[in-house]
Amino acid sequence: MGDLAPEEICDYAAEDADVTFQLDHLLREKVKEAGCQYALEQCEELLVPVLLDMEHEGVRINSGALKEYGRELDRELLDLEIKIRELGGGNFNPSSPKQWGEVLFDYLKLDPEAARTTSGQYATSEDVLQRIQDRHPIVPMILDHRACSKLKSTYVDKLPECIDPNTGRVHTNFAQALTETGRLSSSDPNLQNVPIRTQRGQRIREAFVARDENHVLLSADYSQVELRVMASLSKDKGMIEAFKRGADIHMETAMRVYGVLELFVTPEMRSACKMVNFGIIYGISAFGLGQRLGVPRKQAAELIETYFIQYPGVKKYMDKAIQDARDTGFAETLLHRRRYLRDINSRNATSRQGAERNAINTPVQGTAADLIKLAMVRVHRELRERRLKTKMVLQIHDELLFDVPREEADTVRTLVRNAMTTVLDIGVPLDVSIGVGDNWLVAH
DNA sequence: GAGGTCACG
DNA sequence: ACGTACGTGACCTCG
Repeated sequence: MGDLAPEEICDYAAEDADVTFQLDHLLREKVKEAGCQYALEQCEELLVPVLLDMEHEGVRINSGALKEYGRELDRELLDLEIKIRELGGGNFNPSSPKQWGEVLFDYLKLDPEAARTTSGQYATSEDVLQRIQDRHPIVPMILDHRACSKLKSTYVDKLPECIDPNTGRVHTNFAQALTETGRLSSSDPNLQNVPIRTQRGQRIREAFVARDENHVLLSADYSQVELRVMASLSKDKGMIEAFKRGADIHMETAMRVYGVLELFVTPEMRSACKMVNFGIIYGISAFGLGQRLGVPRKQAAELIETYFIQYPGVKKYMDKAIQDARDTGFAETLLHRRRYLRDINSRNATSRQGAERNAINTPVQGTAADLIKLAMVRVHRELRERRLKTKMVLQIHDELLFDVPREEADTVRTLVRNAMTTVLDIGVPLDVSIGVGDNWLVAH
């Protein structure tokens, strides 16, 4: 097409000689047959210009603060390397899991039954090391070193390099049609995995700032959106009622599962039930839950059994999700977005069970993605209609981040909350928590 | 380029 | 008896 003038390209397309043009027609028919027309036309196609604007807008980071933090991390890393060398004796690369495995399990013999990865190396991942961290002072130092070097190489050193010299801002790429469930993904750089969980990580969040002193960042995130979607899909009476009441769902679950009043729910009980709730969304297995709770598989199985007695609708949903996928060969979301599951009837138990978890999880994760995508389209349109200067800059699965003129903050807070909570009625109230501040850490 | 690890929701 | 919680992206080592 390179040698054609614009009018000729149109002629070419009009004659249906253009392959892209023909494909558009053909694929739209297929989309229609699959019942995905609404998802395509009312969600994805409307989202394209929204994402384009967000990528174009970018987000400001305080590179000076990051560079200073980089020097602090360097000092921490150097200290750790000196201490590690004193304790370990040898000269090895602290970034090499292979060498660490040999030091910990061949040389120091910290675990005679050390697990190995599929390739035969010793496993040295965080959960493995945490189990043995009391056996030698070098183990917590490895974990510390790993944490520091991860943050430094992936974020602290890298983000300042990503500042576009033309705009002075960081521009991510959103992939709209990449994930299996309908979520977005973000890359080059990925701004959907900016640290927050640890104190060190929070220093990095703090470096994401509003465009200037006249602006603030506003973060709006759906609270427990996937559990609400599970309540909706399963129509479980108790779970829906708990959300309607505005209950703390993990606390509520603990009260039910352990059969006690709120006063008698310990932090451990609530935390265990929080893990069960997550597990439910993922397509729970007694083994997986037991591993994460650090309890025997049997005890985990009993916990799950009690859970299903308390939330029978959830159990029914899970069985039906699997059966539907077996019958149709796919799982679907509220907007009928499909994920084909080729292994759902496999004779290989491992891959079949994997597909069964996908059959349970995909409608949940995917419907949550549908909701926020529709909300993005609506918020973008309303900001434009009301001539507001606020810019949507990031989407992080259940959170939207905006760069807001200070004087618009109150208006936008209301607009965004309203759009996000009322975008679709799923029979379960949606709740959005909103924060405002000079940086992302404070706003979130 | 694969494998291991780990950052996020 | 299987091997095991869902979805991503990026960095590092090593052959």
